[in-house]
Amino acid sequence: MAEHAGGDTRQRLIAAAVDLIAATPGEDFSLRAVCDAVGVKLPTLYHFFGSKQGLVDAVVEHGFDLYLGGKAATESSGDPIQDIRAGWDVHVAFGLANPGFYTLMYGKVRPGHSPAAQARPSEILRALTARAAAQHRLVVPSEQAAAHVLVANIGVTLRQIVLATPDPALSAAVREGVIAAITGTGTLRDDPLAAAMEIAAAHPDVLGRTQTTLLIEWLTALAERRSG
Amino acid sequence: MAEHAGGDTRQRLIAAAVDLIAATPGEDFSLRAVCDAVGVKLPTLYHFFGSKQGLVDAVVEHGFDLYLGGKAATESSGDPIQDIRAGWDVHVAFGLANPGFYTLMYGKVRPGHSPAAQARPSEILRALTARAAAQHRLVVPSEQAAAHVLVANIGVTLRQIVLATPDPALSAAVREGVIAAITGTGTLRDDPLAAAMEIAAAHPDVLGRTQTTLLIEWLTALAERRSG
DNA sequence: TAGCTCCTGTATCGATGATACTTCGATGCA
DNA sequence: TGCATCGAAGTATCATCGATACAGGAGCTA
Repeated sequence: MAEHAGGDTRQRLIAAAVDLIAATPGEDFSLRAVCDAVGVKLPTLYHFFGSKQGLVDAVVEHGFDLYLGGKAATESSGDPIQDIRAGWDVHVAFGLANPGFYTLMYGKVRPGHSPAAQARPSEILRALTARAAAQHRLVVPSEQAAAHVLVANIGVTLRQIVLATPDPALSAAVREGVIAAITGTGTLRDDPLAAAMEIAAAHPDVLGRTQTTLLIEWLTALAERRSG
Repeated sequence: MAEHAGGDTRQRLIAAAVDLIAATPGEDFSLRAVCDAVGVKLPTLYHFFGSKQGLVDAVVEHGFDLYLGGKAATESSGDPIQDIRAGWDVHVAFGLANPGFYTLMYGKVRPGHSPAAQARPSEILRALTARAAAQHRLVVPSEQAAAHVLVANIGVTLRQIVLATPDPALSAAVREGVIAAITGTGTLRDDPLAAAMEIAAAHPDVLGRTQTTLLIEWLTALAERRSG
């Protein structure tokens, strides 16, 4: 006995917690199970982490290291918008590959509290939108663009975890939708009928609800006749 | 004593749980606290609900009743896209007003399991996208459009709850971005320079990374000279 | 060697979700 | 009317969990 390996015990506790969390993603884990895995008793764990939340924080920190350590997450293509695309995909891939970490990082919904470590990727994203704004490529404030990207990215990732169904097409669709929204560009459908329908539908007060509905019916009929 | 009011106790247990959950949104609640609030012992609760999850399920069901019961959630404007807009706003407003319910309904991220009651609003949304598709107003499959709207709507709501910061502008921006993405319409920025930049940036392999970067720099300079 | 600090173990607390067993009243049926 | 059945509720108890008070020992320093 008496290894007295210094900081080793602490690292082994984190590693054991990581394993348990990865084994049952989203579920709660027992401190005693962590201790048993390391061969140590509860007070030792409390000596290092003070509380369960302390251990969780350490695990989350480790998770973000893992996330941002994946070289793809930090290297830049030189173009901020392309970097946002790449960052989006890395984000989703990390969440699907590490649902245990991800739910700890972004899945614990409790009003007013978010892990401090979240600030790191958030900061990277803000830097990207700031660069894009400096190139006059955004149609919304840089901060709002960053928030827009983040909420959609987290939303699509959490949803895929909950449904246990990776959906690359959906992720890509949402990603491009977001980028189109913040850059004001995108691939519009070249269809005057469709465009007219949405303009009319978005302003039902101009013609009144009844006439607007009728207008859309007529436009639909036109579209069907043409394509049918 | 001996009220023996039949199903009354069950309802009072649900009501007490609802109060406790609303009092500490996102936090866990104690079955004993629920029982104390009603003046009943644990086995009685277990008689009605079988387990804690049983009670939670009943509460979630009640939450969805409340959500869909809000008249605004079900009445139709006659236009499916407008209904999606309205449904989005009702969704966000409900989440912010009832973070306790909302975190139970959509905030419990655990791979592979989502409350059955979630199917109800999901079904409504699918019906709307199906109607929009029937009017040839979608550029993506109806199912994907529904999923797109849902993940973004949940994402923006959860994020606002976590940050404890309502952000109507962000919600509206994401909402319109989603609608533009699924309908293929939207308000493009009338700026050829910006459009050219995004086209170039999205295809860095055509010119190569170096030349693409340079091109964007030049376009940026042009944009600045013009607007400055 | 005395003393100090850092780890670690023993034992225990209070709270929690869950259950076995019993009690009591209402109801249905002969 | 008398009896059996069933639903509703209480008593008592478990196992587990997060957390803590306290003691002991290893190692270093003076």
